[in-house]
Amino acid sequence: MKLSTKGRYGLRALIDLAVHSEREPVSISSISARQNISERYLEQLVGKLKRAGIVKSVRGVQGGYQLAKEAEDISVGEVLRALEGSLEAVECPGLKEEQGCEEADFCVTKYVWKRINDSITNAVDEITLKQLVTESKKVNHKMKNRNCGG
Amino acid sequence: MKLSTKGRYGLRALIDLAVHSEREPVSISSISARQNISERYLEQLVGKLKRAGIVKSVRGVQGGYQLAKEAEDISVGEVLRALEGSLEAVECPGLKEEQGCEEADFCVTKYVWKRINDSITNAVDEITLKQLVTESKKVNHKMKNRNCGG
DNA sequence: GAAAAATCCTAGTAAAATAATAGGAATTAG
DNA sequence: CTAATTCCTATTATTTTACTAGGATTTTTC
Repeated sequence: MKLSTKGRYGLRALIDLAVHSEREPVSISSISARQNISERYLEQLVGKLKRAGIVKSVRGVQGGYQLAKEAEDISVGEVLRALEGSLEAVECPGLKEEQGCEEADFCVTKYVWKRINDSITNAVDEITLKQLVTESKKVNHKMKNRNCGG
Repeated sequence: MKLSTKGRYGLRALIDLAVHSEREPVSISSISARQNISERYLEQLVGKLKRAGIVKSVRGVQGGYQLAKEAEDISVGEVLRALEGSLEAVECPGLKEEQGCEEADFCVTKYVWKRINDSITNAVDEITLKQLVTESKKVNHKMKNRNCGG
């Protein structure tokens, strides 16, 4: 029941990227240096963000990445799902009305799984990248950007 | 970010146990037969519930398990934590006031991790075993106890 | 008191998932 | 042309999960 390094590093990296790419694209190597995450691993994580339409890339010398849309239009949920795949703590076919497992009507635990899943979804979907960037800038008046929890 | 079979099977097993142990203790082998979970694996899961003070055991022939307290006094959170260990999606030292990692004051992602953790905790702690047992009995008027999602 | 039904305890192991590492092709500014 | 960069895919080491297994202990029943 843990968020993997994909989600933890990836969100950190994206905040760093958002903060530093306002004027020009920011490279994997510079995020790697600031955040102390392997370049090669970061490449994969940012690749997922790109495929999800959260960041866009510029290839070649002085290339790098920038947000593909406004930070206020990017939810943390969207980011974590891009990085981790589904955030559902339990994937129970009975939770999806259309199909449903044969036993769904008689399944009691599904109410628990649904509440857990919904609570996670609500929590992450109501935070925007913009909020984190704003918070990050506040904090960076005091110190270079650092993060814990991954 | 998935709940493991420990939590999924274990909660199913505990509901089954609660429903069937009102008069006399219920054995691992009977839960195993009804829920179609390996006896040997169930043994381990129920052992965790016992060590957590959720169920109590009676050894020897005609022995088995019963709830150690009222079903309404057992929260799903307590059960899942006994089975899975901490339910925190991210274990960040910065979230625990006392110690905190050196960088906690400058850590932006911790707000996200805290909200995810709190939302999971709230969701599971407000459901009681009693509610699930009641629901289960309703459903079992129609059919033998069955469960999905694990 | 022997047999059977049960819990209890610990160790081992196969499979899956995670967390990287690695190699190299393609693109583009200077 | 060269260097800096993204892009794509494979491989591998480590960790975690999900069991399986063996056998000791307790207690009822005959």
